[in-house]
Amino acid sequence: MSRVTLSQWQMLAAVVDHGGFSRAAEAVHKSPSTLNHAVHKLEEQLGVAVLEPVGRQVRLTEAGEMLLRRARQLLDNAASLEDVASRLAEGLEAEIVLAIDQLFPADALARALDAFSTAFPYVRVQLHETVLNGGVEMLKDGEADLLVSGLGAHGFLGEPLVTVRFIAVAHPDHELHRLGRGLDLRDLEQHRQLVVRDSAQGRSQDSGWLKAEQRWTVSHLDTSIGMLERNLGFAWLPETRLGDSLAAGRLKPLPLSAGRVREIPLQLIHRDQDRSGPATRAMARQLRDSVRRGVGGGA
Amino acid sequence: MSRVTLSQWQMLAAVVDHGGFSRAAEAVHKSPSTLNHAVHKLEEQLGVAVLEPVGRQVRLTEAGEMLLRRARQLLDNAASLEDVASRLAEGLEAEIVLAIDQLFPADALARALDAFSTAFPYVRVQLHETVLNGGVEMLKDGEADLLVSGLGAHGFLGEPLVTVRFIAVAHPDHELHRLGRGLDLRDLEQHRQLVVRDSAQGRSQDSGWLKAEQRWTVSHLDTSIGMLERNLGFAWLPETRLGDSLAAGRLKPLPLSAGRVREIPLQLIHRDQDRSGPATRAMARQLRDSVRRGVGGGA
DNA sequence: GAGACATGTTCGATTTCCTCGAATGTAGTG
DNA sequence: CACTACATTCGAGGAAATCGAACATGTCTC
Repeated sequence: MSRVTLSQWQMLAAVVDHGGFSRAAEAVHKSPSTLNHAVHKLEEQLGVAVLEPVGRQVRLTEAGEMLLRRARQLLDNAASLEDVASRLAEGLEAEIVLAIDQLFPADALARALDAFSTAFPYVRVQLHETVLNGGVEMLKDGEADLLVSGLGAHGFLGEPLVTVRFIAVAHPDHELHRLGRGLDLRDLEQHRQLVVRDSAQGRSQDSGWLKAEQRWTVSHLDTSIGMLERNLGFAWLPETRLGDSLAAGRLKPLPLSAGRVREIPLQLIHRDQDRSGPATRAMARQLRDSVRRGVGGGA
Repeated sequence: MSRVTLSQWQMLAAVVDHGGFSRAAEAVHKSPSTLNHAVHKLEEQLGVAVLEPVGRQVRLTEAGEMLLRRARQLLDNAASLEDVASRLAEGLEAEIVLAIDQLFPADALARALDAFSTAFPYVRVQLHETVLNGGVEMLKDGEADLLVSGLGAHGFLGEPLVTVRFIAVAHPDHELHRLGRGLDLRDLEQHRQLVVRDSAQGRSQDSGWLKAEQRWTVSHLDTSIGMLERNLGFAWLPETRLGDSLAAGRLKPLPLSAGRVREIPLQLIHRDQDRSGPATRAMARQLRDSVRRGVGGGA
């Protein structure tokens, strides 16, 4: 099993690129005989002639041309690999873990992840879509590097990120709409409310601020929307998640006479602001930017 | 500029795969200290720890996991590269040059090329769509490895490949159709015939067997069809190229009272049957197979 | 066409660095 | 507390890369 060295391919490439052994030798800071030796050994190992003499020069053979083309890719990959390693050496994380509350606008999250992945293509992202204490728990247990949540975490410093506006919605045919009048909180208590389950393992706390008599609890906000569109109740939901459903008339805001909109400020919290690596910082920046752009352009 | 060797990555992979230095050492037929040295040098060169001690074993660090994943791809690519070289060493051509007469059914050619490219993904194909002596000329000048042509080449041995059936066609509104009767050759002579130009550089010879008074010569058969569909003349064309046009009614066979169909046997000719490499032979086989399948399935 | 030049090639000496076995250290195990 | 199994360190040996010098071969110039 003969093994050709990367530097052998490299030297072959140098000879071809610089047009000859002597010129290449200068460029690579080696002696011409070294290059000659390396290339000939390569040819011997492969059993294929890659260079052929033409006059007092050498040229690639047909086979050599083909092999070198692929070898260059190999060299690029190797260089890229070491480049990744060097960034890792500078403290770049191999993986970052995000705990993002489901309240956070999905399109802003998508934009942030997209921008991040182009800037840091080799950093894996673990995204946890959390609810309430679920995210806080992950942060406190050291399982998440970055948290976006509506709840503050004691002992952690957060910065305000974006404020999510909540509205109460239901299917257009829902009984609350059929009343045909302004509603107050007591009206809502009479009907089934859909709330999202706290994703924390330990002590958990319910989403939704109203003590509805009937209450269904689901794990994901999208599930909740799906059930609303099937007219299975009403719910308080972030405006940003309702764009399509409202526009298409599948859902309709409830006509509350007061307190129609509730606002929850989301915070961006680092596990350890000072010790966080460049990828975590970049992701935090992307999250900030994406909500800013989202406010400026979309809403 | 530190350069990590392929074998260093290889040794790291071995250590990880076999779960430890000593086990890996046996598998790779090296001493444990060799592996240790190689891995530690790698870590030093990259400035990143890839293995971490856990108990009396070692495990990949997060960074190591990420780097090794990419390194494995690199190793695969390197192995693949040498594999290609070994086939080249066995006589596999880096490139084959085909001279295929335009009469050859396009779908059969496409099938053959497709099958060939999966079997020999690294062999480049140069396809020349020739006419009459053009292909023969390429063969005799040593520019083509394989020829498919209706003309024989003196001094070369050919094998019958497929017989192409020619019919005379014109636009449905063409004057020849308006006559509303069986036609003989003298009728055809009165109208403009489209012929395809011989692609030979040297002595060339016209396609089309009739001495029409008016004659337009084009370079490609498809051009001819396009002009026919614009009712610019009539032409003798291979049946297989007319499928769509006839079915859609854009062209219509001329009602010749005799000699309605002309048949031209195409031959498959090697430049040098004995010295041809495996790729050329395989391509020849694919061409044979594809016309056989074409007859069985299509027509 | 003869010399000068530039280039690839071969050869032997030198040095680098890869490889190995023995010794050492350390964490689990009875 | 010995014992095992493993990683690790060290120094010696050797294989292989590197180099400079001599050689061969082709082009260019006069």
